[in-house]
Amino acid sequence: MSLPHALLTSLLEQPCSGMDLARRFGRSIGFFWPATHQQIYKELGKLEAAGWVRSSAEEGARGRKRCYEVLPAGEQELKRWVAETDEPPPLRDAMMVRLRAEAALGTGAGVENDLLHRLARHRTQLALYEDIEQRDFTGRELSAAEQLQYLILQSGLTTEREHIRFCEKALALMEALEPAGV
Amino acid sequence: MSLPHALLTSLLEQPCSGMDLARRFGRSIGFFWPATHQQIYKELGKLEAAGWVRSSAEEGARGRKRCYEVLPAGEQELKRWVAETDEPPPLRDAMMVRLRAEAALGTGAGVENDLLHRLARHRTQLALYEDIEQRDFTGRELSAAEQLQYLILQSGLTTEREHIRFCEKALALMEALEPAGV
DNA sequence: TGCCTTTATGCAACAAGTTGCAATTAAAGA
DNA sequence: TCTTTAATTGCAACTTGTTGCATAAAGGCA
Repeated sequence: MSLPHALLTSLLEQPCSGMDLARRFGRSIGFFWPATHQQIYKELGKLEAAGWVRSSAEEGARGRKRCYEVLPAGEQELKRWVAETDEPPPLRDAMMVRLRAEAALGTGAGVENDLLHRLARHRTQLALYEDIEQRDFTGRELSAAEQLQYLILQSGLTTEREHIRFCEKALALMEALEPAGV
Repeated sequence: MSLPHALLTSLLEQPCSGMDLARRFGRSIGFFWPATHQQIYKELGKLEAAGWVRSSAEEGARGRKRCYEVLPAGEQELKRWVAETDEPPPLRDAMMVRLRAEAALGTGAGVENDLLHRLARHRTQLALYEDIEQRDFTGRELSAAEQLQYLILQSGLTTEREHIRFCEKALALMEALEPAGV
């Protein structure tokens, strides 16, 4: 479970409130560790109880806005955790189950729907990553931290391109197996 | 949630008991939809209650072994589900969080441990997939169903190779950023 | 001032999956 | 025969994450 450490990382980059974190997750760490605001608030409470972050009420803001920042103990904990290892996350992909079900049922069951839908989603996501690449990592010298961040983005780019190629290949195969009109 | 449909698919390929299903999951559908025997038993109960499968006690077997087979209503349900669409499964990868944490902490935090560990795991998994490819899909004509199954396996092969390349690239970058001895 | 909207925080119920352990039955061995 | 072992099924507690809704505080506007 990496949410606490994802939050520590994000707060280390920039102290902010829970709502700000939720928004930033949506366009950076959230690409490979999604989290809703509910999870984030709950976890921030635990981080504060553990003495890894502290929060201070923010004057002149709506609601009960609090700003969180990482304490030295939190940075220590993050360092400790970075040096650990994990098993690779298990895949769980319904589309693969569908393809196998289509094979078991005989063709014509309609897995093309999902293939086309995925294709569109992966193209959208790829375009988003390409925008980020263009905006943040192109045409200048990158610091060490930026080179690492770019590496992570490149993983996303490669993954999306692979998914697109897979969907196209699968659709071509379906076409070949079900000649016109089936 | 695709477990019920993964079970229907597997039982359609070959009726069997819960324990047999759990074993077969470990080397086929389980590659992209893992499930423990607990989940499988619970779900088989629901499938039977829904009238999608039926079970019969198996004589001359240890324990209370039951054999499950798909009913016509179950096959209908599977067909219905195959034609649906899903969102692509969200990524959740602790190693990416570690890389970003390493960037935020400054280098030397030790993400190489996880990179090397992953590299070993992905090489093992790739070797397993290559064995299956060699054994089941090489050197003969493939039926339509087998071509689909091979397509799924190829997705696994590509994914593992991409992960290996990523780990190697990341390790090379870490090396470049932390010259000898750091 | 009083009311509505916006921003921020949070509770509670639910869903899916994991882990550890218990119960049932048959085969194998002393 | 009696005990042990293996195979199979299953319960219960826990963890992680989701969804829908509730609460709190400030700003905008009649």
